[in-house]
Amino acid sequence: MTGALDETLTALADPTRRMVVDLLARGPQSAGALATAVGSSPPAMSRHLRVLRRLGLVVGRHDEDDARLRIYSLRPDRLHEVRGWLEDLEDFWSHQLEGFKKHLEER
Amino acid sequence: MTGALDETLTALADPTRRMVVDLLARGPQSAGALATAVGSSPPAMSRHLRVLRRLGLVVGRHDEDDARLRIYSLRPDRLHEVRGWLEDLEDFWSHQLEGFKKHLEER
DNA sequence: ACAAATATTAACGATAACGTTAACCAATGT
DNA sequence: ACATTGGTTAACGTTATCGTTAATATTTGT
Repeated sequence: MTGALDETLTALADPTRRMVVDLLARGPQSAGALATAVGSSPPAMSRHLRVLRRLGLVVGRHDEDDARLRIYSLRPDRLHEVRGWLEDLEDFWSHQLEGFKKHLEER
Repeated sequence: MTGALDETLTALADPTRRMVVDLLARGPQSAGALATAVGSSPPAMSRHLRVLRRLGLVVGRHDEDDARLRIYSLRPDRLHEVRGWLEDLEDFWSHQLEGFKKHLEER
């Protein structure tokens, strides 16, 4: 569905959320660690994580040793979706360039 | 600069603007043609094009035959930038997977 | 010169996003 | 039991975004 891309890109448009994604790409972290890492208040971080969770960009599990901690991990599916869209675009772009090249050759 | 990604993703988060980008990837078009193609009013389309222009995603030139028409074309530089960011992310992701794999092997 | 077409800008209102403070819940530790 | 820690939710105000209608160039055609 095309709606998924909308929301994914909206999620990634926010600088704080993109920082979170960057951090989680390097490995899972707790919500609090993410908050301090990006300099955000716990409530604000929780909101951002809820957005990312709703869109399927991250998952949050309870830590086995300390169930208070909620460990978040990245799920790359949506990111692949965005990259796929970009690659499709660039395919069309290259075709457009070929047409332009052919147009020049015909003069 | 990291600020460029912010604005580019914000621009692409809007469904109408993403339709415009999709259309322009297939070839240049006038502002009016884009408006009717996506079912948007001329002022709304003009606003969207101004956003895309400001961020360097498109360029608008005057048509040679009819100077009233403003022909817009796609500039793929910013899109490449987004794709580069995604690819970097996926690189980190794959390293994370390798680490996890190694972790499993050690048990 | 005048009218129509193309596109942009201005001003307005409605809607949604974001952060902050306060309140709340669940789990841990003493 | 009680206080503390980690995280989320609620309520509030601020700010930004988007679309619409009206007004403003600029170019084309008669």
